[in-house]
Amino acid sequence: MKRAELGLTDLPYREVVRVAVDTPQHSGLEGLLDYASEQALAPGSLVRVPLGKRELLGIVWPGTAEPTDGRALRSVAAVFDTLPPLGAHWCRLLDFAAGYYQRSVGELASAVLPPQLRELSPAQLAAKLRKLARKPAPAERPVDPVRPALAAEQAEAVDRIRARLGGDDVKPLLLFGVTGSGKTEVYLRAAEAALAAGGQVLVLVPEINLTPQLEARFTERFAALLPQPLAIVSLHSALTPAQRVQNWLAAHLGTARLVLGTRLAVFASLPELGLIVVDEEHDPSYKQQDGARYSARDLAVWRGHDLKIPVVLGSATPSLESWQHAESGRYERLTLASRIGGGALPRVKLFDMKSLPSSAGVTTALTAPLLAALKERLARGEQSLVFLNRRGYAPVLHCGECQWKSDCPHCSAWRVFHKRDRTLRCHHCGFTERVPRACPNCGNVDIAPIGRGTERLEEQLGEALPGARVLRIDADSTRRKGELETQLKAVHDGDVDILVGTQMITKGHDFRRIRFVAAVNPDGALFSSDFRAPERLFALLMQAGGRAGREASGEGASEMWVQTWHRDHALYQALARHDYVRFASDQLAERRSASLPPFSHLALLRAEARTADAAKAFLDAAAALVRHEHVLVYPPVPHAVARVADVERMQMLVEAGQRARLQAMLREWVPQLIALKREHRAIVRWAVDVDPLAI
DNA sequence: GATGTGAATTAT
DNA sequence: TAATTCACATCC
Repeated sequence: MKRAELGLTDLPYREVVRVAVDTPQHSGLEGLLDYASEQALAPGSLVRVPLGKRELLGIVWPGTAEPTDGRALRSVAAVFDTLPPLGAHWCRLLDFAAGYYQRSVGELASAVLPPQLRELSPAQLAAKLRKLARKPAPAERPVDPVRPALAAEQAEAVDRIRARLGGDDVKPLLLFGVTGSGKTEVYLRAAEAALAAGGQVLVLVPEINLTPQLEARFTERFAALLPQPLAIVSLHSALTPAQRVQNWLAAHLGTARLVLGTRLAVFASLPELGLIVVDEEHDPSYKQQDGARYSARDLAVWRGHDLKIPVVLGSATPSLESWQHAESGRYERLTLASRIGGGALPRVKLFDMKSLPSSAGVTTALTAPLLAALKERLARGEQSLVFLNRRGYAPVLHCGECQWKSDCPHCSAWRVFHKRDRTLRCHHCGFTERVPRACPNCGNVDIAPIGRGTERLEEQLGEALPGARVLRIDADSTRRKGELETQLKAVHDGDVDILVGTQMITKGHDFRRIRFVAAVNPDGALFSSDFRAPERLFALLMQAGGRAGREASGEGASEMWVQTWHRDHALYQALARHDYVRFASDQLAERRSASLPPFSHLALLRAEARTADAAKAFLDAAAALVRHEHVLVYPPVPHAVARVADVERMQMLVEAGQRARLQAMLREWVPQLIALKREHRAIVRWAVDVDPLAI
């Protein structure tokens, strides 16, 4: 093939540029490739470059190109010269995140830029930019909103955040406020101050479901202050590709002053960023669980530090990492201890399952006293919420004759019985079959569901309380677009008496009419092998409880009912007193003595293969490479669900006392692992998870 | 990961 | 003899 066809140039080119392109980790390329260019290109410029037979989006990267060792360079194919280059801060963010989470810059960049941007030609992008500039302003000027008066604690918090704007003091702020204490109003006032100072504001939320209501709140408040089109935009993966590019561009160009989004929004290009808010900072959703496994909360803190701008982390139940930082003085703590309007937190009733008569035999989730409590609320016309973190009708079917259970042929897990559509469904690989009429093993017709999920709870509630209007909200009931909104509206309108649901309903939604919340079977997480399980359970129950009685009116206190076999457990005792501080200090003491995070730093090497032996052999070989004295490598263990879709999963934990030591080790290790995989003929897929959440 | 190469294996 | 599979090398 001729050199010209390959894109090789015989012309004397003036410049050599270093370009970040999406080269997968396992390719062995480092993601920064050198290209010839006729003109000098500013770092951060978007370009299209040839790679093999393909042409990819690339970003001109800061730093100098390597000597070419006599090889001819291919030329940059096109330059997006109508787009301002990505800023130095954004490039630093990507450099840091790529290094910290052990991915190439190019791979990370292509994962966090709007997907459609990768497909566009410079001419198409230029057209989009022209369209953006022509967006008409709204016809009438919105009225100035009424701002509620601040409680003393809120005012104090706002003052402290405001004092940081434009300052050099880069301490992150931990806004520790019980549900209903008015954290959102603090965000709004802090945003107002940052906007007035000419900064852009980034607000992160854990879930896509929560963006519409928060966006509505911010739009209502700032529509008058920011009447320009696209001054307030959201950024999350449920947007259409075109919306996502448009909103991303608006942020990048500085048109958008307020950007609201999920974890991927932490990578938004915001040239005038002045404030970051991370709402519900403890939420596990901030950790990306595949590809580049970044923590959006931690990267938000990094951005704040790099730019010397305030970062506000808000939560009623902060992550123990953040809480420890507040204790040690690395973060400044702002406390909102009381609910606005003086509403009381729900009274917590720990119902002892051991107090039930044992003659009943099979235990039921709907105990008689719980039903009585629900009836009482029903009679008073109050709404109740029953929380069970397990969807489906029953987690497993069982044959009493031959002991057959509805296991998944492809996974080491049970298939869940879904009664509505008469199926057995594996929640791990999706394998679905019609539920058999008789035991597939011995033909016995007497096969029975064991345990219960939300679907069964919904059914039993309907039977036990015939007059009650029961609604279930979980991932199954909201599969179709718009269904969640419809169902939430029914709850808000008072068309529902009893709401049944998974953790989906515990997050954020402001159910003003609910006065009674019951957690039917939360014990499972108490004795989990995952050291973070208690932290998650506590946050979940506090959040569920927070759904009750946000409106402080009328007689009869709101109540949270927790059914447990371990009512003396410290977690429940702290929950009963709404005592997060006590819970956190207990947990931190345990973590310290076991040298677990935040008192140590972890990474997880995950390996997947057709056989467990192959995965284990890879991990053993990987462990043998480690020479670092200050890094502890644990033996490989199977994943909690060892086999999914006929793939065996093993993992190996790596621990170090200091972050820097772990990072130094990973920097050497990961390139060795790439080489190791080439030696290993067996098909092993692997990934490093830095700061893993679930182990 | 995407793409291309050559050789080995299988189908017709 | 064509078609398909697969091991493996390269990508700036």
